[in-house]
Amino acid sequence: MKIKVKKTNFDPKQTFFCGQCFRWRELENGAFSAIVSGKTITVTDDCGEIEIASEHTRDFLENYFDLKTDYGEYIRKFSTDPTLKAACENSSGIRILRQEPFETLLSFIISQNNNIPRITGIIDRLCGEFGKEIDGGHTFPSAESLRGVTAEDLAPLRAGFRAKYLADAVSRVNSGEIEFSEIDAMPLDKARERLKQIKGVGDKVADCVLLFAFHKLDAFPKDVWVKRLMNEFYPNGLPKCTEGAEGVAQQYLFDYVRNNGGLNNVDKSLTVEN
DNA sequence: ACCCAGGGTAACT
DNA sequence: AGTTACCATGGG
Repeated sequence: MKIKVKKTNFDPKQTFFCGQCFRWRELENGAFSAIVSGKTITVTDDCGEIEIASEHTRDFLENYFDLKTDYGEYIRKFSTDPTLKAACENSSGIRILRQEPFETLLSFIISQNNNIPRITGIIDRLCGEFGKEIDGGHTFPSAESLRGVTAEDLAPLRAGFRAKYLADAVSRVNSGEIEFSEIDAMPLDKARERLKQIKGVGDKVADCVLLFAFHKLDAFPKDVWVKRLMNEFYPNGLPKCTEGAEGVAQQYLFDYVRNNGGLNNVDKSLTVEN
């Protein structure tokens, strides 16, 4: 299956390297590639025309890339706030993907108190050790294929203290205590509390899973960068124009502060009252 | 040697 | 309810 899409509010590079996913790579020819849900997807950004090629169905790809959503709506609303407007101008090519819950859960458990290059390395080793080999790489291992793993089994990942958390997550998914279809159907607060039953999952990791896997756009993960930004610009919370799409705003802001060398280069004159 | 990284837990006030 | 040391590992 091949899909061609217009470039409006879809920048593959921004989307893949804004910190929501860890498996996408830029190839030497400038294309992007990842193994998603067991099959390779290749994306080429040819000066405005984006081509998505994969053995996945069209429905799968439209869902994964959220192609039926008009991000211009979010950008228009957010742009009534000066700081968010600046973030949109920098990062509006980001789309929030619909990733596999199990992969997203383990990835963001790994992310805690960690940096993106090392998170990527640990996930690479997880796939290499436990994933299925297919043409061009390894799949992300299924919960079933990890059934019974202990923290010691995961030692080759060099995940540190997070190994026991990963083992706990695998165990609870396989026992049925964590059932993704149930979580998907829950309102945000209940879904978050359910995920937090897993050891090593707190508010931030739970919200990342709810946003990046279940596409609950009202989830608002607050990492160290976003916390700093909130203290600086929004001490009383996000402005109303983000209502219902806090997660999208969060991702634009996160990318904006990180790709501008932190808060020092963000224009403080943009600060406004709510 | 020290600090930090898409945090969470347990043990304190 | 709100703070704080500690948790493994690797890069700056």
